[in-house]
Amino acid sequence: MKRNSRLSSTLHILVHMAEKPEQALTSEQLATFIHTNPVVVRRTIAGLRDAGIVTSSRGHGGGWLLGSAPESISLAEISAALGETLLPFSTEPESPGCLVEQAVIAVLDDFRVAAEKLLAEKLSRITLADLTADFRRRYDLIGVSSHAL
Amino acid sequence: MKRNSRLSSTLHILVHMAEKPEQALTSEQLATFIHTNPVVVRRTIAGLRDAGIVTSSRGHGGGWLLGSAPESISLAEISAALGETLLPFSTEPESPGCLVEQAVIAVLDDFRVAAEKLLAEKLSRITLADLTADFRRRYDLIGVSSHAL
DNA sequence: GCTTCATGTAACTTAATTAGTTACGATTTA
DNA sequence: TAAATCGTAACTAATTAAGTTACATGAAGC
Repeated sequence: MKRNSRLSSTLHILVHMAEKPEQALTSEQLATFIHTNPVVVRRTIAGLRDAGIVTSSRGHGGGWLLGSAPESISLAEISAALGETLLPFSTEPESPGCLVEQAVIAVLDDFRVAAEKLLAEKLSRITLADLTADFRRRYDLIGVSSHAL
Repeated sequence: MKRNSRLSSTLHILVHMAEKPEQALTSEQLATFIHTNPVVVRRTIAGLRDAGIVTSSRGHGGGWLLGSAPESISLAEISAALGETLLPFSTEPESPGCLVEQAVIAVLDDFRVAAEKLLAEKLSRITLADLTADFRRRYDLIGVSSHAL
């Protein structure tokens, strides 16, 4: 798992889970999908559990399951549960009292708030189900082309 | 200069430059504004020079000047010249051949492209002149309130 | 010309962040 | 009770970005 790929790695995991809705997948299994190790998986998706997006169970036969239907899980929720910042730049004051900085931060903050709202709206319109549908489309295409060969 | 504050630090510098349009400011002076050192300033705004947003001159009386009027310099250009990514997440494949990953990346990439376009449009509508105007508003307010005391 | 002031830039050091790893306790099932 | 699994703390390693030092280059003033 590379840096800055938490969102895509997590989506990768979640689509796999959506494809096996009845089967609890272990951290170990999920880890192999994204080429990392089980502890990193648990740590990464701990926030999703807190948000109810997934559930986990311990012991024999335990593992991870989606907490609700893929249609009802949006990328906005997932991103928020991961604690990802949508915009990467900071607007923390570093020179308290400097009016120039205050002006810069005010303008930048307005932009940031508006942009985050916009992005969250866009992300809320994409669900896990959209991703699984896209996956199946690709899967079927491969099937067809293999058949055609 | 903190991490992830390159955009706000650079804007801070540029507003100071816009307030002294006739006077070349040295890296040393600019560095004090954002509490860092001259080399970091040069490195940070080197991209702005390449983009024509600022000019630099060496030797006695040298330093940095805006390359054009504050009204014609947008935050979109500045951000681009800094090489800042507007969206922080990666969509690089890590499991070539995995259809699930391909689906995730395709959807995420569509989102990223659309979002970057949107953000760039919003940023292109904010100019350095807007920032200096905001600064002057704050400055005048302080003046008035000091006077009133 | 020589000195001074400034940028340009390479090379190195330091600090911060995040992924990866190890270890072990807690919980569940068989 | 044994095996499987998550939860989590603590540590290590890798990566990135800022900070620093050093020096070459170029411009201005004397």
